[in-house]
Amino acid sequence: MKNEVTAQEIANHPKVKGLRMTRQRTEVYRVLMGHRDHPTAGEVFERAKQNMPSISLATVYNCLEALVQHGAVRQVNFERESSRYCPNLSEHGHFHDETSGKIIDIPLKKGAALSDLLELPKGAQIDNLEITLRGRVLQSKAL
Amino acid sequence: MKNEVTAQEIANHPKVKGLRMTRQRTEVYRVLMGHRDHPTAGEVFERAKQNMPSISLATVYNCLEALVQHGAVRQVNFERESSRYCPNLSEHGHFHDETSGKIIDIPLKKGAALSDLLELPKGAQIDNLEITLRGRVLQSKAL
DNA sequence: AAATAGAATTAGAATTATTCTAATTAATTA
DNA sequence: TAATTAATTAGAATAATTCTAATTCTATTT
Ligand SMILES: [Mn+2]
Ligand SMILES: [Mn+2]
Ligand SMILES: [Zn+2]
Ligand SMILES: [Zn+2]
Repeated sequence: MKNEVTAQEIANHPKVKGLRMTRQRTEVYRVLMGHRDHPTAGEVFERAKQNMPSISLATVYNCLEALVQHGAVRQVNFERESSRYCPNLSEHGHFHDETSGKIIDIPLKKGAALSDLLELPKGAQIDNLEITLRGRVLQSKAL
Repeated sequence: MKNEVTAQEIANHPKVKGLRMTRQRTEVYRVLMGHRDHPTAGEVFERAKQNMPSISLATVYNCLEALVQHGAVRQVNFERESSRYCPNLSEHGHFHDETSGKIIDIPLKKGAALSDLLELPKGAQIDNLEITLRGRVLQSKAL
């Protein structure tokens, strides 16, 4: 047997409870859960086609939107680049490493509050927070 | 005399020192310094045309890019919306108030460090930080 | 199991913010 | 001033995303 997650397992994931999991939505969600590397819609499309050659790009966009609306997936934007998608639902920011090209998750520190860093307006109710960082991870000098 | 900032004053602003300040760049920078409300390129274009009817949208984009590259202006992105431009160079995030539609600057607290909030990767050199918030400022109950 | 109704999928067209191209004009330097 | 380099301009091109309308699927009801 191939060491793969079944469609059933994906479609029954607690995070998609209450969302109608069609074959296409299941496949898109599986792609995202497979590599946690923040793919673009186009990259999700390429990967999904391997398992489901008939899927269309419009459907990938539709599925991603449904998953984001449902709260099962986060949409991540770096400046004006294509949106990327992330299945990590814990509160975190994103670091784009210019050296490797990779985007990595940056967890929020346990117990830290946003108001420790920012002068939030009185009475502000925050519905959405996005923290994005760009830079490079310095090579250590050792071989 | 009209209570207006002159082109000379704008073109000699310390933040644009070293950038060739053409008439168009000066006008674009004046628009941004005029209302600190984070206009889009299209909004900058509309405002600039009042003083300089011959300016083109392509030039507004070019001028904004030159100012951003020079570090005189910040480019601000909310999700996939049009880019907005901000002449406030102090470190700050942005709050989009869904009630008023306005985008307001959120200063970083004096003495607070990013690493208080985030688990930064070892050896990461941060070149750029963007913090964007979306939500609403609750109406106070008093009249 | 058929019939129905509602929702999702699809291919391709449309949209739109932004970038590009190539010609013209302006600014700087010699 | 002449020469050189850079910026501006109108319009075309680009590309991510959304829309449209027809088809197919899914779930529900008979
Ligand atoms: Mn990159
Ligand atoms: Mn708004
Ligand atoms: Zn992530
Ligand atoms: Zn700002």
